[in-house]
Amino acid sequence: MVPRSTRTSRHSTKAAGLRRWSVDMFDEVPSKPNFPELERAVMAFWKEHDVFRASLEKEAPNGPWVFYEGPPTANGKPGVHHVISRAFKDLFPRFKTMQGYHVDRKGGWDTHGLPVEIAIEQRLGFEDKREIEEYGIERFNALCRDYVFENIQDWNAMTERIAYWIDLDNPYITYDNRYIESCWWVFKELWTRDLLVEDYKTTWHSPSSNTTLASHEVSLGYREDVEDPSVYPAFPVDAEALRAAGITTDDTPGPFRLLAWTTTPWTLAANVGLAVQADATYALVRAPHRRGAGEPDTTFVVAEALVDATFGDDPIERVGTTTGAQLAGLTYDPILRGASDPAGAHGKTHVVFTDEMVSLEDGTGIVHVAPAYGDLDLGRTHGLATLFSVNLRGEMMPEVAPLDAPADAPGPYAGMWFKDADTHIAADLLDRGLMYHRTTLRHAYPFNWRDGKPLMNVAKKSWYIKTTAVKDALIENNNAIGWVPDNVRTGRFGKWLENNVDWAISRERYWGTPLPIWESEDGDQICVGSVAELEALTGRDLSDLELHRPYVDDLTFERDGRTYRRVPYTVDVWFESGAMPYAQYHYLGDQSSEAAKAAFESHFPADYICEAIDQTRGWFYSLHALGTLLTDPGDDGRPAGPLAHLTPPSSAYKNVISLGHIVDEKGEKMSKSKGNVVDPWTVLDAQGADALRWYLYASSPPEATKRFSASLVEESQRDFLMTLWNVYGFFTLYANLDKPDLQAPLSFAERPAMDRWLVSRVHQVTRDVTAALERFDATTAARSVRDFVVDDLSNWYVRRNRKRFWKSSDAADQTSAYQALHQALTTTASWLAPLTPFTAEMLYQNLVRRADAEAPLSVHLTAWPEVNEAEVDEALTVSMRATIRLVELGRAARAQSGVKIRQPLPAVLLRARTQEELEGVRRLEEQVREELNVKEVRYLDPTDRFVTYDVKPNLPLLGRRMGSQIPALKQALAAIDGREIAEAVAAGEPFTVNLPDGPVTLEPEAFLLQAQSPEGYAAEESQGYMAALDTTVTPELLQEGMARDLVRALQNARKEAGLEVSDRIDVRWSGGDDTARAVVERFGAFVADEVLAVSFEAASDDRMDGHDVTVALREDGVPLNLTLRKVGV
RNA sequence: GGGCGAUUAGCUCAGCUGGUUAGAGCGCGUCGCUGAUAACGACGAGGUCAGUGGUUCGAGUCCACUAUCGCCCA
Repeated sequence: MVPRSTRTSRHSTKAAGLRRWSVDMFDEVPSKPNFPELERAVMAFWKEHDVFRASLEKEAPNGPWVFYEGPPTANGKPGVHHVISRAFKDLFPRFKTMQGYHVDRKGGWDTHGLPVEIAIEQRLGFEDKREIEEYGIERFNALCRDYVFENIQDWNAMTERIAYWIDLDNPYITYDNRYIESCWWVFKELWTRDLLVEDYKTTWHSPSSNTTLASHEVSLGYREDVEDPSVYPAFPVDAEALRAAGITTDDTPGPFRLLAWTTTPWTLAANVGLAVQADATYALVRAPHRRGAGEPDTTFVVAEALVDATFGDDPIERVGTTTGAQLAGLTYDPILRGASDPAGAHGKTHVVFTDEMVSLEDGTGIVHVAPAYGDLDLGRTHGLATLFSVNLRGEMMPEVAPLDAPADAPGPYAGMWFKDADTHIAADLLDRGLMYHRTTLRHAYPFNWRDGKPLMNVAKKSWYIKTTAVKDALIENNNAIGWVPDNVRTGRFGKWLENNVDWAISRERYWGTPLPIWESEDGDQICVGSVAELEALTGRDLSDLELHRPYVDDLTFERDGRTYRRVPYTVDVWFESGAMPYAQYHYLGDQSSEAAKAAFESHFPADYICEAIDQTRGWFYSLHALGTLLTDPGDDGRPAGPLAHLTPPSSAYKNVISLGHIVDEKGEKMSKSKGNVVDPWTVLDAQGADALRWYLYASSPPEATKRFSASLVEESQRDFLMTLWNVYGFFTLYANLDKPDLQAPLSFAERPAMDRWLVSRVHQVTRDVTAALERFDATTAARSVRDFVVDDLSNWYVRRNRKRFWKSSDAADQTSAYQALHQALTTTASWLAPLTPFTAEMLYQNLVRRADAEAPLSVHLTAWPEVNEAEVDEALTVSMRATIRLVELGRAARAQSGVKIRQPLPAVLLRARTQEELEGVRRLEEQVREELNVKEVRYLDPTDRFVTYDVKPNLPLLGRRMGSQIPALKQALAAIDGREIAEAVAAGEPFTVNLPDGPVTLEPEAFLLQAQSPEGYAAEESQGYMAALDTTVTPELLQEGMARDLVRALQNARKEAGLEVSDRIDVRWSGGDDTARAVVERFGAFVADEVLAVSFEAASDDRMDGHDVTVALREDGVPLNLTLRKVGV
């Protein structure tokens, strides 16, 4: 494994020339490390040797592996939620680099957009975007440009501190001219293929500031419990038409009204259609023409389900029914006159049609449709005309008037604020018998978050990218993406793609990429794809042109006698970031420089990206959509995209991790306003970067919402990093004393089973970690490392093998132990390199580099560990697992018996699940003997007479086969003497059970045997395993137990006396009773050996100066006085 | 209002295609062990696996509905 195995292979011929490790082989490891300080030293080391660059320059036999940085905005201070995405972004490029790939990591910054503008507006005290124009776009944009890097220092510091290796010296910046020019190139490519079009779009428009609000601004301004009108306009419909449609008969009394419902009376003049549900029943109801007006005199059409809700206490009479489908196609009379479409578009007016979106939950089941004000798609789907009633300033248009008003005079509402007009319109319609009822309701409605004025849902001209043209490809390319978590592909992202609508990309803003479309007075449009093109059109040298407003706005040109001016829009920032694969290298298709072309082509598509889940419809989408559009092979009606010749149809990325959000300790979202944002530095300065990274990887799957607190980080640090650190410290402490030969060739097969087990585990974990990281599963990788280090390495291997390190009797055995532990630690360092790069480096520098100056400079320049299958022993793993399980049960049995561990016992009786397991345990029984402190290990044969058995059916095996017979089988088995079955099972023979339905013969595997605790033993059993202790304490064993008490007391005394672990001592004893003397006499040599005493003698009269300790070996005995002294003092 | 996800011990999380007694770590209590120990081991308290209904011999796991929370969209 790296670094071991690569070194042995690399240096095998000059092994003799290797520097012998001597004196202090390793730097001393502090037992109470200050991680932040140690990490800063590692940072300095990396910086000094430019290790990041070296990792990019090292050999990459596997070629490029592509990572895209999703650009953050450096305007605010980075928080913990920025750390998590950067930690995950960093992990996989490091891993792939170690695997021999070249992973360029170009940094990037998002610089444009509304949040930036809003921040500057607030600084300037603006409340309306008109103030920006008065202030001057040039000055305003200059402020924006400075603002976006206001906190760049904090970002860079955080990035470096958490060891996010990314090229920040040469990042892409979205406001850069070259970046913008690449965006223009993309636009031109789309335009040429008719994928960039202008059309109406429903927007939330703020009439008070005459601008469209971005969706998040709209959500900012939602208010609950807003009181609005709730009105029931009654549209007259011709009796003859109803009769012709078979809805009424000659006898049905009129007049007839289609009764609709709305909360926006100001849109009624824009009504062009009424929508009904096709399969719903509609009732014809006689009712007063107006709520409370007396006797029924009008026939209304209303959804049957809503009759009661609609008419309240009014006297009504049902005079017929019909269906939505029958109503469809009827025409009716408008109730107000509206303004026609200035663009001259036309379509159907005042028709009834069916649509799925009609709900029967509220209203009348007949929906008033005004395409200009919110129902654009509906209108388009059904071929309706568009009428208008209010202008963009929120003023009623003069055209709006009663039908009988003169056409050439302004209407009665002209110039009225649209919300004020509501009342007047409703009152007039009520008077004219064109409205059945007016009341109010409370609901949620959006307002301008700055001035509190209501918004209007308005259709506006907007530029679209026709993503719907490649909808199938969007879905298909998504299916090829590796999503973490997997369900996003078909879930959140897949659903989003299935409901794909064209991408509206124009914005009425200032600080952004200008939309490169120039328009003549008569509506001719030209899309410009590069600065060179613009130079050709204008005939000017534009090399110094700043590609922002207002400079590009000032550029006009003449063509065919017409003057072209740029349209006033900027571009959706998601478009810009989605264009980063092209723009980061200033790719311009055929017009690219050779360097740009090469850079782009070797970096598309990305192998890996990572951002938080909220990017699903943001960056994940924009990258995907542009990648799909540009690699689109085209079809009959659509030319191929410019990248189609380079690559098969593809998204811009192959794998993506979509992270959950970080919330505070209470599970609440972190936000500046709540003041619960955790500053990452509080954790970085206390626990350190690795502790934080480790917590983020290991605590929960990446997609989970993570509760965050410093104490959770600290807990995971104690659990894992400190445990690793202790093992590391243990190794260096003793290695510096023993100076083991870590290069000595050992025959694997001849090494102790414990060492073979550990080495085998190292390979297995390498396999697991590699597989996990290759499927982008950081959590499983981290947890595999954690389980290995804490359970296998620390709490089993080191625990069981301590003595081999500090009190060796066999040099070869000790060398093997040191090599095994060294290999485990150095390989752990390799696994950790992508996860916790600092700790990995610390271990590597000390354990590898300290001894081998020819080893690569940094762990991050080493190769990822390879699995040596020859050293994998699955059977040994199984045996050890069973052994550990049995030891655990034995410890529980010990505790239950009340006989302390220091007291040796004669025997433990073991039972495992299978004979193979038991054989495996037999080969490792020394571990059991030592750990449980017993003299003998015995094994239970299934036929042992004094054991009784519970027998249960093996359900996973029998369940499907026997089905409903299972309860009967359970019952039958409970009634049979388990021993009979046990004997059959032991003999490998089938056994026949009698069931009510007849006898059933079952193979041995069909039974699960559980040995009951034998009488007279302290036994624990679980899941087929059992450990039973013979608790007979003979006088001899009692003495031995006392000897161990003595050892323990002396070890304690050594510690208290402040001796080093390697110090030898002299020990004198005095006092004690007969029992004590007998123990000393019999076990003196054993005790002396255990405590590194060179002498252990009765005290002479002249007492030795030293450390005194008194031990009572039995409660009522005379205490033994002991004195110890370091030899040679 | 729609979509997606979550809900298992006081806290943080495991629990594979349904299968035998629902686990781990932290925290708490008791006992034990210890010359790697900011440790470790055993035991205990702590769970109606969010709720209801269904499928099944058998449901934490599958299905339906409900509740609460989060994200996205409206």
